[in-house]
Amino acid sequence: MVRHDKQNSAEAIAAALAHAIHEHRLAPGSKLSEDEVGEIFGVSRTVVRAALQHLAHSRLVELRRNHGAFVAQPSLREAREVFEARALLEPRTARAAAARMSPAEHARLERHIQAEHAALDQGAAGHAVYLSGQFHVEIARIADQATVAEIITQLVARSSLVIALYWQRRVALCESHAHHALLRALAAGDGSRAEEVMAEHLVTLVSSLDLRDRNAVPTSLREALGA
Amino acid sequence: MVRHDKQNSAEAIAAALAHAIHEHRLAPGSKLSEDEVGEIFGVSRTVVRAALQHLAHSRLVELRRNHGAFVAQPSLREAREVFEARALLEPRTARAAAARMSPAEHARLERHIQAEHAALDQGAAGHAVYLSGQFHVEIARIADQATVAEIITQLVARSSLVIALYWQRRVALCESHAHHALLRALAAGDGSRAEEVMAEHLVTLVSSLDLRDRNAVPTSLREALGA
DNA sequence: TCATCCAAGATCGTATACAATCTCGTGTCC
DNA sequence: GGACACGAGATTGTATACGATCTTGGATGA
Repeated sequence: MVRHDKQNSAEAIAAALAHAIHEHRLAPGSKLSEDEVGEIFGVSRTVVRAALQHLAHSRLVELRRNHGAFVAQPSLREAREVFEARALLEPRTARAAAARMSPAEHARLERHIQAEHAALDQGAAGHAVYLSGQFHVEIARIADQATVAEIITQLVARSSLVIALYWQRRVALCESHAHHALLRALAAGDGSRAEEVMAEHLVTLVSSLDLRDRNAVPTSLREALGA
Repeated sequence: MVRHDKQNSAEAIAAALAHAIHEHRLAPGSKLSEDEVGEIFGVSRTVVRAALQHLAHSRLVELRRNHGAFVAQPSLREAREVFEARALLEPRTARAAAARMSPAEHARLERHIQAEHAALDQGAAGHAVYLSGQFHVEIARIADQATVAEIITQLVARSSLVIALYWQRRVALCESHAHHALLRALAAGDGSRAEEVMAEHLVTLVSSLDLRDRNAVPTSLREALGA
């Protein structure tokens, strides 16, 4: 974790932590001690606190007063809501993207999909999940809607936590097909089709999660035993 | 500004500042010096910084390195994007709200509209703008979508800044009619109508702003002269 | 007179110190 | 033996101190 820009270190630390969470290297519920994080990055708690507050605002970590920061554990309800919000935003954003996509952007998305495949082949599942999310963010950027793109960025990050918690192992990671279909529709400038494919893709994604109303996943032994 | 809970003071300060911005008591571009704010609220800069960072994350204030915090001044482009994002989210949220609204919530919205009228009659235009925004937030809450409601809360706050910057004085504040129509549709449980009214209402709102591509509103003399 | 440079002041960026709060183990009392 | 209370340790919450960076005003020279 070499990162000694010394410029905007708080932001850099937040980004590094977010990336680790995104790639499932930091599991939901993990404790993020200020001292520990500060030592790792070589800065004082002041900077770490700023980074953690930033992440808390994005709902990637949860701050408990006098208890510290923990990687967030979205509830079932929150999990559903995140995808419902995405279902409101992304299909029509994909439609807008179809009307604007340039050849350069097409190539960029193409490379993105290839990277996803490569990550999967190498067994880097976490990285594949990250890239898969970034694909959605890229589409929002192509739509040239910075504000919506920001919101989607945040929702995608939270989705990554949801996937870490509620993914059903028995369902295969079949997203590459959907992303390919999306790319085709975008390349053809077919906004209606892009909107439709995106909507369907999100439904498929949700249905591959186990969001039934079982008891919540236990945070720790203590919470599991109902303290 | 008496506010000495001493519990979560950073959050309280952020809320107080956000409210002042929302009601147009703090104009876009105003400087928020850490020392000054800290003195007003009786806390150290540490706490003020946390509050300002929170507001920066919500895009209500802009942090310039080594220059301090300023009430944000959304660009024309950002102004348009905020309302485009709202147009994606709010109509379908209103539809969901229509399917769920209880009598108690109906009464609550009714009182809300009355408060808006009262504020306008008393010439408290800032407060009226605030209440008008909260009406939208309430609808998202009724839809029982906490995540979407949060996003809308943020977009509404930013809208308030946009209104402060781009409102055309010559257009009357004719929102009460739209809000009444919305309430009727919601009360009747007519989701389609609620969705339609909300979409139209947002279009009307945008068209009452002056978002033509004139030169950006000057931030300061320096920026106005192209430094 | 004008441009340039430099120093003083102001403001933010970060580190450190201390206070407040919580956790958890230990001891005591019933 | 079990329950309760208390205190040591650990962790976060806040204040303060110092360093870095930017602005501003005046002095200096051509």
